[in-house]
Amino acid sequence: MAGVSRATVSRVVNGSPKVSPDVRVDVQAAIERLGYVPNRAARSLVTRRSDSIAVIITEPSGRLFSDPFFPRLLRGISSELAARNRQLILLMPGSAADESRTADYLTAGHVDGVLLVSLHGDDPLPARLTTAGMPIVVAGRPPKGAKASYVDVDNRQGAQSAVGHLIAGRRRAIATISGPLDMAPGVDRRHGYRDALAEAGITGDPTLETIGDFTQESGVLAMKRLLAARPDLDAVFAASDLMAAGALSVLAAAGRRVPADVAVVGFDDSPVATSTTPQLTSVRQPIEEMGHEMARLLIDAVEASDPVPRRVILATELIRRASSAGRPSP
Amino acid sequence: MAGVSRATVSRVVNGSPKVSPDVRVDVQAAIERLGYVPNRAARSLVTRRSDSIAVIITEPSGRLFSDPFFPRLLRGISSELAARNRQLILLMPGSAADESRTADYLTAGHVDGVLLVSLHGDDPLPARLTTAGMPIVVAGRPPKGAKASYVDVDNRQGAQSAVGHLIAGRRRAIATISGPLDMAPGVDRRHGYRDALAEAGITGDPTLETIGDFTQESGVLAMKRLLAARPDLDAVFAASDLMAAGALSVLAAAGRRVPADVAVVGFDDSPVATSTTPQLTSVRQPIEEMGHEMARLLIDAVEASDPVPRRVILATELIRRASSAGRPSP
DNA sequence: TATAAGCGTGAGAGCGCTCTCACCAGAACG
DNA sequence: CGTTCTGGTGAGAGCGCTCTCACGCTTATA
Repeated sequence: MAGVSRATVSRVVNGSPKVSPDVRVDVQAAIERLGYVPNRAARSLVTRRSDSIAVIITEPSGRLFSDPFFPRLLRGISSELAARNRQLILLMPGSAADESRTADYLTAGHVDGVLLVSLHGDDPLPARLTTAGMPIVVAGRPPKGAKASYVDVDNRQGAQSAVGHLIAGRRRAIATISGPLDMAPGVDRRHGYRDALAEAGITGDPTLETIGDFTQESGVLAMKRLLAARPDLDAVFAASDLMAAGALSVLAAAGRRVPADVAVVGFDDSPVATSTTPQLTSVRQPIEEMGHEMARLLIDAVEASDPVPRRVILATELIRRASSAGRPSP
Repeated sequence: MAGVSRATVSRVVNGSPKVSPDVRVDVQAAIERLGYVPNRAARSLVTRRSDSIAVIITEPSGRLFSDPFFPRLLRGISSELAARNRQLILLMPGSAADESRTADYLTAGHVDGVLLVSLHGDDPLPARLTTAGMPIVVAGRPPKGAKASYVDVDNRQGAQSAVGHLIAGRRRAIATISGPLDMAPGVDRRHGYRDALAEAGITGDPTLETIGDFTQESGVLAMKRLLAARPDLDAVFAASDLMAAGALSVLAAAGRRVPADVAVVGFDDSPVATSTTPQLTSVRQPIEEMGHEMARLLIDAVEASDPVPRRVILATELIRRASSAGRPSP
């Protein structure tokens, strides 16, 4: 229709600079008129790229089903991939056998790169993929310090600002309910807690530190332990909103007023933060942004074919609500 | 390596019956030894099928970020598709413009079929896809009674069993907090509520019926209205766990004991059901199962190329917890 | 024994695209 | 005026697979 060869059409479609402007216009008009859409299969047959990115979510249950993290992350990834004309292929292996099949699938060249969400420390998948030459990007700092590219939020800085906020509100006996210490966010958030205390010249105290597993139930148990050990505490920094919610219920049952007697701060700024009484001050993570960055990093890696691991750390934001209102000046 | 032609290998790979058993064994051995994996692009180039299924999630925010529904549904879909060797392509259009591009993409033949999640009543997408001859399956009964295939849970029966359970527990002044009446689950669950009352010979009473929007806040408001209008009520059936949780907080503030004075039942059996005090009796939906059925229905439709709309209604299960313990016999 | 039928197999075309290579103007140079 | 260069274009191969068709062998039927 445009009176040119297939080769020239191909050049126009792929944005080659070696096409004269008038021909380009003619071809684009014809494309428009015909409603022509390139056949993805034929293209990837010859280019040996699929223009597809796999997202692997390996989470047996737990957080996947109680936390809006995954939908939001997927949304961020999805919008970036759509903008870059890549397909998002979602894989949720449900068992170890599945996971092995997944690895076979991925290394068979059906995708150009892989995004890994919620890696557990001993997962063999990243190493297997990297060995096979498949570019990968991981959500969150990999526990083993693997040399894969990753995107993470600044858990340490976020925790530090939360605890700094408590200190600014004239709290001194500040307890923390950490996450598991075999997970990067657990460790990092506890570091941030200690940083803030050190910066204010407050000496750390092991009796003010306890550990949960990010769930509400663990928050309940941890808060009971803390109250028993340190009835004088006047603030709690919990490493998740769910644990903070558990702590709130224990404090209420113990007759402590929040925030008058005890201030509470959570982490994640999840929906639960606004449904507690009082509403929770919490550290908000830029989750969509994290998805964007992961997709961007991965596509860059695919195109560069230069496997230099890169990392992106995103800033958090403290959302102030009633649970941590400061004490009046003495 | 097996000493046969490509044609025969193709027959073995695709399970054609016209291959002698010994040749088949030889070829399979060779495939195993070589680690041969068929090239998806080449295959779909000639078969004109992509072996890919798109999942479209159009949910501006709200439920997507506060309800574990989506991850669980995706998991169900994913496992079924993986078992049937189909790729899951996830699309989350974030804007109306996105949605238009999505429709173009889908009708361009990149996928064999489409699963639609969380349709809003006026969404033009299903009609557009159906017109283009694309098989679709919708999650939940489409509001407009569109003639698309869909999978839904038996909201009506679920609500009926919940209210029946309250009646069996010697409750008589049973209120309900419905969902929005422009959504199928809102309507259906209210129907179930009325069915149960009718079956027990209890006359319905408009002052016992109120409406929310599935959120916790709306549950709070609705419960306040109910208490004001009918202080004598002795049970509440809420069409979502979040609304039930809101109702619980209002009842507690009003000094009503649950379940002694007022029994409460929710719907969804979401994580929040076990984090309230007392824990919520709730209607569990087989969400993974729903994903399975959606995928199965769609693949059948793709293979049959016979566009007869089908529907699957899945049974619910009442999970009994403390919030609805029956009264002792008089 | 001749013919027909059936079954397993191989040859070869072709799916829609990209990309290399050759080609042909016209411009620049000696 | 001839030669070299250059930018734009077309011809054609080939990516890896499936599928139709023809073929040859074995077995049933006349």
